Amino acid sequence: MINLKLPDGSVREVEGPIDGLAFAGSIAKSLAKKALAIKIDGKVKDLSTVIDHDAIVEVVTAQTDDGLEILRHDCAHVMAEAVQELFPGTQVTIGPVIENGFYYDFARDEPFKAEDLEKIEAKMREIVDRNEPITREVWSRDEAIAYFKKIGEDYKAELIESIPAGEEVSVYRQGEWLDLCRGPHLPSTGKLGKAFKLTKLAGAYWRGDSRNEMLQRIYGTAWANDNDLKAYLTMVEEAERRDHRKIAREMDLFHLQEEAQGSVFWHPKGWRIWQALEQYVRRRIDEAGYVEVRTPQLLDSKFWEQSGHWGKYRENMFVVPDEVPSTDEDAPVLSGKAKLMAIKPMNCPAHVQIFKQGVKSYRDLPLRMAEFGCCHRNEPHGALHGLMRVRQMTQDDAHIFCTEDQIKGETEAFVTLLESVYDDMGFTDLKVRLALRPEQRVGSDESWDKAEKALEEALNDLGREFTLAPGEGAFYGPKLEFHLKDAIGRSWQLGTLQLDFNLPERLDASYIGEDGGKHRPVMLHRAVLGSLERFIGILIEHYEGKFPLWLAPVQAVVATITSEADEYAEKVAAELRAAGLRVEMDLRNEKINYKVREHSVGKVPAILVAGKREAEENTISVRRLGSQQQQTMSLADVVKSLAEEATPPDLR
RNA sequence: GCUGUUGUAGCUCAGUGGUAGAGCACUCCCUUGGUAAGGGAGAGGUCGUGAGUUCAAUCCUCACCAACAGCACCA
Repeated sequence: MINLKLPDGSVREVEGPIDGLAFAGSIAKSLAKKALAIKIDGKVKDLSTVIDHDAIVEVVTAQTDDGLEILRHDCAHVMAEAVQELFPGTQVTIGPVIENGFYYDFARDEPFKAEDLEKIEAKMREIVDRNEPITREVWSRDEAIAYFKKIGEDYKAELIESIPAGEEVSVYRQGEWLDLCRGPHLPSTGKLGKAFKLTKLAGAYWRGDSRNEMLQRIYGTAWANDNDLKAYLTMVEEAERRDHRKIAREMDLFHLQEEAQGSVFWHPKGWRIWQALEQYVRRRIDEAGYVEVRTPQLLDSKFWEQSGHWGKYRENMFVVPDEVPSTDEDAPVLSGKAKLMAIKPMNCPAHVQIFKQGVKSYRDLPLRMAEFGCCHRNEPHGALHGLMRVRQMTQDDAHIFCTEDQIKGETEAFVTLLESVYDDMGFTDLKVRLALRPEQRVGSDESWDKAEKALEEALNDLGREFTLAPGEGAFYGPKLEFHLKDAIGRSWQLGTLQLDFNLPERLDASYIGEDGGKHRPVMLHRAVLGSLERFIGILIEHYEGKFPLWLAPVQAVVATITSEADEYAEKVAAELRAAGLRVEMDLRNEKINYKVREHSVGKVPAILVAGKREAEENTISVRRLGSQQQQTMSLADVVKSLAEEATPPDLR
């Protein structure tokens, strides 16, 4: 007798060993039909797995996350089979499940074309209709290597070669097709269904290393049923409408152009958002005990050599020779012999220079030095992306010089400040990562131990959830990263806190301690918004351009119905401006329908309509963005309520 | 930087081996209209750049540049 406990807590007795499918059938025939796999003691296994001991058992269907994952994994396999059937000679490599779908990387000399995706999809449907049985086999490692080498699957053979000698590997046979895979898998291709779609085609390096050859990656999405697939595709379409580059054009916020690639031309309306945000952060850090400074753009390259950036990041810096360019038409503009300066890619060495002016005492610590520092980084062309990845960026940067004892307190204060700021923006699904020592780094292992521990402790004390990211720290210290996703699900790092025991040493910063001796301060590099450019990009997508009043570039438009109300509209606008609101007037010779439409499309939060009636009664008709209705209110009330609503969250 | 795709009016996009078209936006005229596009007229393009093939190239070929997607990178 075997006792099997179900997720609902009930226990079923079965007579002897039973496989997953039979077990599902013993509960309900319909369940056997829907069963994709079986979860035994928390581990998902093939449906053919025999259960021979007491266990907690769950039948996995497409309605669960586990089931969807199997479905997507199988979809990748079916796609690989389809590709190899259609394009003989194509090698398979890896095909994992990702959020909402899967991909598979192929090696093939000729590139896949967009039209090929349809052909592959059609072939995939064919394979599903064939309902090929999928069976698991266990091979020895060496047997597997020999087999895949023989059939010309060099990448697969290489993958298996990295498995320790003597181990066994599992191979799944899917009809005629065969792939190395850990599994689990569906019992047959028919179970996959047809709620899948191949979405995009792209290059990807073999084993994620840019020194390796480039493979061709096909992305796809797969769901339990057609409705889910359709819902997902609709969601993606809607998300694309939130793209900050698109909304920025519609709202006239900024533009980018070839002649300054990666650097932003902020238009008046975009700059208003920037200003509202910068001034907000300035108030917040002021309150949190920071001092603001301003440091040079162009610095002698020796600072970057000392800081360690010159060696690792020189190729991403803009370097400028310190010489007078030649005015001789025939001579080269630059001699190539001059001393080099660099446009700063970060503010830290400059801040250390301020710290080093005069003698600092332990009484001066913690010293929180902030700068809305404009930095330039020569980012690779392929990395540039709207506001999210630019070459000229401004960070709400600060360096906290403190003692080791103060690290934890400062970290906690920073995280609290950051969360409060994000909260004011309405961001909720913040992901925190603790990035640990990379291979290439400076500083002793002891100082890294200390630094990593300090950050981890601070997070634990705050009770914050975070994930560890081994190997992803900065070269001078571990860092906390605060990530948010953009409209189409790409994750971006915004805020960060980096612990640094090294730079003060390298740039020789010191303070006099209580004991009268010289000590090294610790530096915390930190930014709440990260780059203002990126943060605004995320804000635009987050709000879909419909900013809360305090951030909206144009807070209200006064639109007239007839020219007889022009004078009154001027008065309304003047009163709103006097109350500190950003107001525009629309006195054009257009119908009110036209004006309402245009300002709605332009995402103006409040349209204030003035006609003859309003002018006579000293009222205004208010139509808020997103509403079909309007409300006539006295001018005084409108001014008061809009001014209140437009107050930044920290001043309320 | 790598792979692929794209590049035609300010924007969104048609189109052709014989020097280009629509809608919106823009300008002017008519219209003063009560909450998501009133009507009419006009102006606007070296078809990304350079070279090649051709009697003739926006279209074909090559190179370059840029944008987009993904990968790699992100102090």
